[in-house]
Amino acid sequence: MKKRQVSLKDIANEVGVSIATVSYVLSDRKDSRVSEAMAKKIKEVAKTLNYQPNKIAQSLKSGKTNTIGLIVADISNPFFANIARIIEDEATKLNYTVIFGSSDEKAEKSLHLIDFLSSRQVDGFIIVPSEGTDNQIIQLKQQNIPLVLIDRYFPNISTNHVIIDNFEASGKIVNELIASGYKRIGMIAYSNPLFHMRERIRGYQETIQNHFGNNISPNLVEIDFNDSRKQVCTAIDGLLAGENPIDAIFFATNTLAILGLKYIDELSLRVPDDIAIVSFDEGEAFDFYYCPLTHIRQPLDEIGKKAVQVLTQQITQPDMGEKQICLKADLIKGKSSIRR
Amino acid sequence: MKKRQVSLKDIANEVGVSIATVSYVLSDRKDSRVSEAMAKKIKEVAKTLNYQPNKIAQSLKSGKTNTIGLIVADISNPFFANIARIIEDEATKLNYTVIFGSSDEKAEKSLHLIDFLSSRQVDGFIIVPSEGTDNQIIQLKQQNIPLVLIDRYFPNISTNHVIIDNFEASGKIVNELIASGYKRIGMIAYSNPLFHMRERIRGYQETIQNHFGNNISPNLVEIDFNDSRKQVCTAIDGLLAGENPIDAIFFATNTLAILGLKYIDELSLRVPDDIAIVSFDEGEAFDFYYCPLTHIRQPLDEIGKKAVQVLTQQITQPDMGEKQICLKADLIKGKSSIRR
DNA sequence: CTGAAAGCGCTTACAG
DNA sequence: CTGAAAGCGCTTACAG
Repeated sequence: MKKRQVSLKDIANEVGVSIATVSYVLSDRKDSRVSEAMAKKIKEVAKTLNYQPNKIAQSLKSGKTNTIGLIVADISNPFFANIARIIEDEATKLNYTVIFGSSDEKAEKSLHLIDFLSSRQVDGFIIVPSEGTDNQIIQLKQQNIPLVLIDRYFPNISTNHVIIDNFEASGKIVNELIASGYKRIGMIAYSNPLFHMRERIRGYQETIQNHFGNNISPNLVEIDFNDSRKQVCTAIDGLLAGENPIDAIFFATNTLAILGLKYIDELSLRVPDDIAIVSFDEGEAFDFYYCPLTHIRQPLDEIGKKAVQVLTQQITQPDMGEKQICLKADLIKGKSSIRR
Repeated sequence: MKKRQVSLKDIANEVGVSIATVSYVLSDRKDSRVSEAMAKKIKEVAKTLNYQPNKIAQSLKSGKTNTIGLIVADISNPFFANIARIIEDEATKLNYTVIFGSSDEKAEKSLHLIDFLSSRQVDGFIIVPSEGTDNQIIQLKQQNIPLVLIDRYFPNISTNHVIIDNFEASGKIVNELIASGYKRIGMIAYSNPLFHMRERIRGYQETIQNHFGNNISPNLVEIDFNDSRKQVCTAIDGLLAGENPIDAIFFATNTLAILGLKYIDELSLRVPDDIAIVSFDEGEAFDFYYCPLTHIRQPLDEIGKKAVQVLTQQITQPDMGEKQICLKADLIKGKSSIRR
């Protein structure tokens, strides 16, 4: 049977003083005018009894839990796992705990997580919103619960957010392929209406258009997140078929790239000799891939830290205006986009 | 400014009834004998006001938070990340929240996490104990806080634990090498006194001894966790030098294997032609390694689920005896241990 | 069938 | 310099 933790009352009884006095001493308020001698004695007893304040009680009183709710889209994706880690570390530094969950890109799961975390009285949320969660975000805004979106946002809902310029990054990496001499560049993306994905696609399409005008049209295949393993293969087959097979593929995410590269291996195609490959984000899986991948590296560290900073500011100064931060991503050049 | 959440009081005022009555209705106690009509009205109002019970207040009253504290040794290791995910999912199923942290194999950080989680009144702990945390575990036991150790345990402290038979697994994989015809088998492990590591080493040593007696002695190199990148290279150099270089290496963990394989690539050695490789655990990084690795696969799923089940049982039935579960791990045969 | 009251552990404005 | 008292939002044994 669990022993009751020692409380202020226990210390008060031991010292022979009131609970209030103990509280004043241990909460170290400057304006408490408790005598030195008494304070010293109370602190001593607290130490020997190994007193730990009950945060639950403190939270109930103060209405603050110093807890952040984090909802990511897919924790099995190292991109989100890394961001989660960074957010956790930064939050810890600022004396916040993070409770997190993965929505697995499902609106229903997201709603459940928000209710769950709300009932636990988190002070605010950091959310990677998934498709169809617009109204959940609106709801949180209406309740005036501090909130920061990351990775994605809804252009028609004004919120705090920290994102990267996906349009620019996408253009940058397609330009790299073009500069290497590739012309028939295909893109494989998710058929997902979220802003970050649309921006990546738009960056691809406009860059192709700008360079080749009507001579070469973009070659985009959008696939379903829930059936990606199969559809990536079909997509690649499609891009390689016909009289003008593509000579380069741009994968819109690291998960797509991993699936795609496995299939390309199966087809016994060599990168970049048979086909050039570029991708968004990294993955531990690429560590041992024979051909270092040209990819977009998002400033994870900055995204995570800024998100926590913006959120905690909103928590402590609720009347501060909204912060919208858009960062630039880096192009990392590997061998996978070198001209064969 | 954050709006106050609606409370029982708000509903009570709205309906014109006491807080107690509302509480009875909404907590759905069978023994509440509130009239049907009243109950219905209260539930309706609760719904329209979108009432969510304040878990903080409930916890303070009940002394239960339905929260589990999870401390892993190193969250950047996919082995622990995966286990954390499984524990989280299982806990959610059983209506518990998980708050977790990574001790980074440091006793000091572990202590800080335990204090932190204790003050948040977690109902119990699942811990991957790191070196030097013996006394922290003893302390938790003395406070009668429910506790389950995983992956490792202290043989001289009796606790709930869920582990695998590292001695057996280690023997199994060394036997596989021997069966393939390898004789000079080196092992690279951490110089870490924890039981799981000692068992892996003992499994290796005894298996070598059983097969070769005094003809061939074990060739073990222990390296420091905090300087592993460098020391793995030195270790491999050492094993390959001399008149009787080894022809196979057994890495005691996946992190060691990754570091080792990178170095072996740098040396332009081919697996298994130039050297055979076997390892404990997997890693996403191996997905693209040209030679599928022979390795020990631990039953992560079972470890995680059992840990949660044992812990929640201890929480709800504190006078139940200790549970000690030892699982068997599987040998997954790849091409990395095939006779050249 | 319904409500007043105590209490979980803490904080803090107020009184002495 | 110190303490009695109210209150955070909830639950529940007890009284009516």
